[in-house]
Amino acid sequence: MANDHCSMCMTCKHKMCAKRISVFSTLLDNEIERVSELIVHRDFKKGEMIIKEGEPQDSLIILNSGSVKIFKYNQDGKEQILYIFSEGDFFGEKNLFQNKYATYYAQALDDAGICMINKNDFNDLLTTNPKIALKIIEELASRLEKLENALESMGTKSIEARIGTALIDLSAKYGKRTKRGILLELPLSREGLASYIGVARETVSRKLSALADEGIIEMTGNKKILIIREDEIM
Amino acid sequence: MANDHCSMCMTCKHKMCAKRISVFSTLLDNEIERVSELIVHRDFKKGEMIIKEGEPQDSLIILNSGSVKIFKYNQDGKEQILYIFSEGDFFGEKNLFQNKYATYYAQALDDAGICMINKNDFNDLLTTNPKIALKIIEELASRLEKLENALESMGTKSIEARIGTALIDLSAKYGKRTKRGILLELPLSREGLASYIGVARETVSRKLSALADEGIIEMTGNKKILIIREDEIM
DNA sequence: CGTTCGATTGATGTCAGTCAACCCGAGTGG
DNA sequence: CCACTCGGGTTGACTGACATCAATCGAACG
Repeated sequence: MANDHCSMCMTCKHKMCAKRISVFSTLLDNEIERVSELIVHRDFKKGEMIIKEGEPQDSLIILNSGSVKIFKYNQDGKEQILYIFSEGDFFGEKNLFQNKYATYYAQALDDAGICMINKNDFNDLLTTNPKIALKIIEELASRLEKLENALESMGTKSIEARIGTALIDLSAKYGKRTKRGILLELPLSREGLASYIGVARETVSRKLSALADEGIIEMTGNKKILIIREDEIM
Repeated sequence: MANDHCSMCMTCKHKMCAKRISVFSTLLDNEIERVSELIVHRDFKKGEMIIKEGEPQDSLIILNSGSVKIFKYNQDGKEQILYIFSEGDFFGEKNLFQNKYATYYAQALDDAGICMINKNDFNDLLTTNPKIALKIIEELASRLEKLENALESMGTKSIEARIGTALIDLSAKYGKRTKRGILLELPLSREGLASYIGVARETVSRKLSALADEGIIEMTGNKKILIIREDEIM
């Protein structure tokens, strides 16, 4: 019975993983169970690379715990962060259809647990459960909209506004509402923030200080920012 | 019989529209016909707005002929172009699922014919034809990849490189391969190019002149650019 | 031939990047 | 317990690139 117990554990761990992600939220319990059997679980330590640009990749990856940054390097070796993902987010969906190779790097920002589901298995799932496809389209569309907004910021907004937008953005996942404003626990260093926004790290320092001087934010410790006046930040 | 003839024409016009777009490419002829019946056709003159940010919008729009620019305004009234679409492209897909209002402007760059398909009709179509969903996911994923690359450029690449990337990008749709290189017929003015790339229009002029001096491109008339050495442009 | 609109060119100002110094807290080791 | 180091963060001075403003050009069109 030891074996049974063990497999139960495994299954339960996986089931949680599948239930957590909104893509599967329309499925019935027995369907979730079927999905769970297709899932492989892996753990990564803080700083470990989950995928590397150019490496073969043919699984959808669902983030079960922890945070992950998705980024690319440019010619000069400078990095540009595209997304910060946390619990319940998925990535690698491009590789399910077209690319055989990863188009970016994914690195664990802290200890992270992921669930992987194989390309073919997932495609089967899609054709038998059209609702999953709808969910994915929805998620992709919302990511597109986010990127569109980011692009608009990049092209036309001032650096100050871009930093503000980034802070608000991160608040959605890493912020807690308090009486005095949103308390944001940054998952990134200044360096990281800089390459998320696409500026030099010194500039981030300067602008954050400026925002603090104006009383719009308050910095308590390097990675904690209290956003006092949300509306004035963007 | 005059009526019959007329409706035949209409149907045939619509069918072309549906056949043209890759999203429907997996459908059988009789299915295409069903789709055709759901489609409404409209024509726009050069410069006309097809959709405006903030206005209610609940149709998928397929571009049948002509070119369309998708853009947003920022606070200062500067515009940022997000996409240049041409024959066979579709847009407005976000509104089929979540937003009830358009998140950007769409303007005809020249006389354009579009096909519209209603939200509910389209959703029905999706659930009965899961393959369409797959096609859409594919298309959205590739748009995401494009935007990701654009964002990377914006954040880290030099202006010169970004102009180069934009030219190559536009070449895919508006360029013709010749013996001497790619002949690109720009659908945009300098102003337009500038807001596509996210710089001042004078800067575009200067950089293009510089590229011409180096012999990398050749300008013949304001809207014709011959890209001689593709590899050196980015 | 004049008008108009887009494109180019030139002069100037500004802002973010770069380089460098310095600060500060956390380890580390004597 | 203190000195030292190390990494991340901040601050200042300088530079260079792009935006801005302004003048000019030039092609299209009446």
